[in-house]
Amino acid sequence: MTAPFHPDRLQKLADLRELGADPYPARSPEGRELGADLIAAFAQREGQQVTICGRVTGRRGYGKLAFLDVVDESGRIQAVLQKDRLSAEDFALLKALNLGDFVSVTGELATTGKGEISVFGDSDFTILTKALENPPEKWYGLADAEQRARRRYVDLFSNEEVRQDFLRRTRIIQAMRAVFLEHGYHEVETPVLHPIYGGANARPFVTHHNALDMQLYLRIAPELYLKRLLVGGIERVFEFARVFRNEGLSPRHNPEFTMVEFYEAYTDYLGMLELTEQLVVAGARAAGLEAEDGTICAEFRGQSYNLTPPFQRVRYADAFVEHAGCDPTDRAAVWQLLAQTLPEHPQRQADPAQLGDYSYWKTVNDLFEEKVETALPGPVFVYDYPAAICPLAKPSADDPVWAERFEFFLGGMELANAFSELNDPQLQLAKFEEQVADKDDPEAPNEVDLDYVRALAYGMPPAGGCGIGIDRLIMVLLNKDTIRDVLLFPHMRPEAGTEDEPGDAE
RNA sequence: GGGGGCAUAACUCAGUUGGUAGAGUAGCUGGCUUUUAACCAGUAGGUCCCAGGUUCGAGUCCUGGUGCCCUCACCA
Repeated sequence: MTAPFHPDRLQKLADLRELGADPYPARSPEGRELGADLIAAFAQREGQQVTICGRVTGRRGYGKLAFLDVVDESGRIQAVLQKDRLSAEDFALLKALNLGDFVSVTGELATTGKGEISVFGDSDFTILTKALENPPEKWYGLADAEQRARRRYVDLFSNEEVRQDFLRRTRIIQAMRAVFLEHGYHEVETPVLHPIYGGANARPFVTHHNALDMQLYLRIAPELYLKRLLVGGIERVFEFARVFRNEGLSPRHNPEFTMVEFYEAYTDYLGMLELTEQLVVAGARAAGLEAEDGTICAEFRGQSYNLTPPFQRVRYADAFVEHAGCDPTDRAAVWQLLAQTLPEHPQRQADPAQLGDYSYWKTVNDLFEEKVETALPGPVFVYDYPAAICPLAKPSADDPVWAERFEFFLGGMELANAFSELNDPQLQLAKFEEQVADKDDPEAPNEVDLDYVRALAYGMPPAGGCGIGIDRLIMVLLNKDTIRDVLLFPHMRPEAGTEDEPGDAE
């Protein structure tokens, strides 16, 4: 990568210093206001002295007059600099100004001959930061998807819509946080470095602590720590947790992503279902998806999704019967379906009557994902999952084949997963041991988290818990086809020509 | 990891059958006191992703590599 200092701009930088101006002053003028606020309040503010600060993104110059487009976080406002209104020193700075520089302008708020609200600089014009790299093309901006992600800072300042979408993301998360706080939840932080990984099925990133000489894993889920807090008597907890899964990348997968997990004592999965619905609706409202008549609608990948509550609810077994065409407990019928639907499935040749519960129901779930999930555009809550594939969920008291668990589907993606949390320490231990013994599953936990079992042995109150995939939810709410467009800095391989130091053995 | 596509100036993009590397914007110089992608004149700017090969000659054809995109697999 060549040095990103444009020679012409280095000259302008020297010119600025020649004029006695600091190209990187520490302080900006006081009393700075946002352009959008000034435009909104123009009727009351016309003729007043105001100060704006921002990046110069456009310039139309006339020798003794210049129009500047000044962009701040609120948007664009025009500054007008005229030779006969400014001091000679300030006007001379225009010669050293380039697009991309930050400036402040103090002067009269008024309209131009064409009627545009502008700040007519008179008492001050200052270059606040000299840019040494050219901004992108003014009309098309930065268009290359790779460069937009690698240089998000450029993408953000050169494309108003991109910046607005990322600000919407933070508003969505704030709205969800507000829902938790209204319900008496406490926001907590739990470890990212885990000696034993668990709480989900996924391959972890492995790291190493030098001083302790121990292997650690980046968390794949915060679940087991959050539930320890229920044992400790913190009855409502949530964490917006960055988690890490060592798997492939795709338009829906980034190695690190954000989920919110939340746990509440003295409720169950149906309580979590109600809260999840509220959270999704609050996020959708924050994204501006609510119409005047109160209906909420998201457009995603060319499809329209009605997010006006209540969302559809359907039992797992009922959905299976409806979309797969057979009773999921009918092993012979399920295997017939397997032969038709997934002939390459590894359990295809097994005798279903002899199969253990876990292997059988995992196969049922493979069919569910193939036949049922694809038929559920959502928003929909699917509830009462097979207990055998739910190691952390409480089995139903009525029929232990099923567990008190739901998943939430929207836009063809699984966005949330919730249970009545399993708090029987003996049953939990047995399920953990069964998982660890399953050497065929590369994503099974490496060892039993005995400390978690011990925590349960002290007693965890009955509780509901849920995890929501924040990035995917935001994809739907902001109509972004790829997860990269909702992550400020999605994972990228090293840029060509910037990596491999000599001596790196392969 | 498999299959397909793309890579040319700071940015957006052209580049004919294999025959001297192009435009617009941004930049630089000059002009211009009401513009909205301002305008006019002039000017500079390139490891055509990287490494090989074919050829008198490669941005163009071939092989390998790298990055990105799409897709499949795994997963949320």
